[in-house]
Amino acid sequence: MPEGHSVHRITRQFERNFVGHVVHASSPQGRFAEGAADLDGRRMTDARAVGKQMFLGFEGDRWLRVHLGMYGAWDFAGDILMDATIASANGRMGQTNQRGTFLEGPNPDAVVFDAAGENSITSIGAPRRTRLRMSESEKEGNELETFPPEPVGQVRVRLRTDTVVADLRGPTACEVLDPAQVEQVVGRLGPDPLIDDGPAAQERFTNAVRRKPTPIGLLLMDQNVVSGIGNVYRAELLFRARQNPHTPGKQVPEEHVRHLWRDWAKLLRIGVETGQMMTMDDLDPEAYRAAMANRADRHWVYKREGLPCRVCGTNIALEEMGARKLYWCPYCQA
DNA sequence: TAATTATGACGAC
DNA sequence: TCGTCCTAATTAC
Repeated sequence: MPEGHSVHRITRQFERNFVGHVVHASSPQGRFAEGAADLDGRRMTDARAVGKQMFLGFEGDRWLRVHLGMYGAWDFAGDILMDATIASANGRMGQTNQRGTFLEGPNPDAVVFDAAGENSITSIGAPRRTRLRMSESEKEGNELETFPPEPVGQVRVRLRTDTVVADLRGPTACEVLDPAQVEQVVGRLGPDPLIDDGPAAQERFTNAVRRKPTPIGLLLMDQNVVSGIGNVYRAELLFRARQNPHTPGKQVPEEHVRHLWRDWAKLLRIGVETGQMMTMDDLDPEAYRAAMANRADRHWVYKREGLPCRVCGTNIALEEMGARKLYWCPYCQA
């Protein structure tokens, strides 16, 4: 599934291509016919992400809430503006956000960055007539012959402007909310480092973790504790911290907990900037280049069960935790 | 052609 | 803890 970084990137695509435009909404698959009819013809006014949840705002106090779940995806097609700017994932970097006023936040500060990596968006400037799938990874599809393209497969929602379509498939959540309901959903979520910046958020995370008897490996995946972390980042963050996944939250040294928060903030920013889950950023340049060249070699422990740990050589372990696969090094993370 | 897999989350026991 | 929901790509047979 798209972990937090991809949802922030998708949000950015909507800011770039849809916000400010009148949107035609439909449900080719039919399972969102009512919601689509409600949104149809309204102007999109906002696009935001909190953790793995995305909120698209429309005139008339309508918000489309989307959660991609394990395998949901947005497919963009048409004359797509490939933005190489970061809208700071909703423009709240450097600001402390008070939950409950989520929908009244300040405006984005665009930051320019250089995209890198084979699957990331690198073009700047003129729109490109193409297809772009945005899910846990991003890839450009074959060329577009006609616009709008025929919907393919199970398209729950199609949003279309004069020049761009976005097709949503496989979401675990897709519903129209009013502002109060959006605040309600957001209010239940743990802090997202790209929105809840500053010491208060770190405090909130630290307190939540150090109050609970639950294993830290589960807490990191708990969206009420911290937003946006999924199975890949969980495994990688714990390894980077040399932290045993089974340690109860309340027994994890406070410094480790704070480190986990700062490291998540760092990895998330890198993920949003590059479009990839880069978790080995502290390798030396040569090793880094080698790792990036081979997709299977990108992580410290994720999907490396049975292989020797990159640090100590011990075989990476695989076990079930929270109904998900947990990868870790029993020696480094003892 | 079928089985398997996936970077979630929720509700019923 | 288990079943369920959502879909497509990949792998096995």
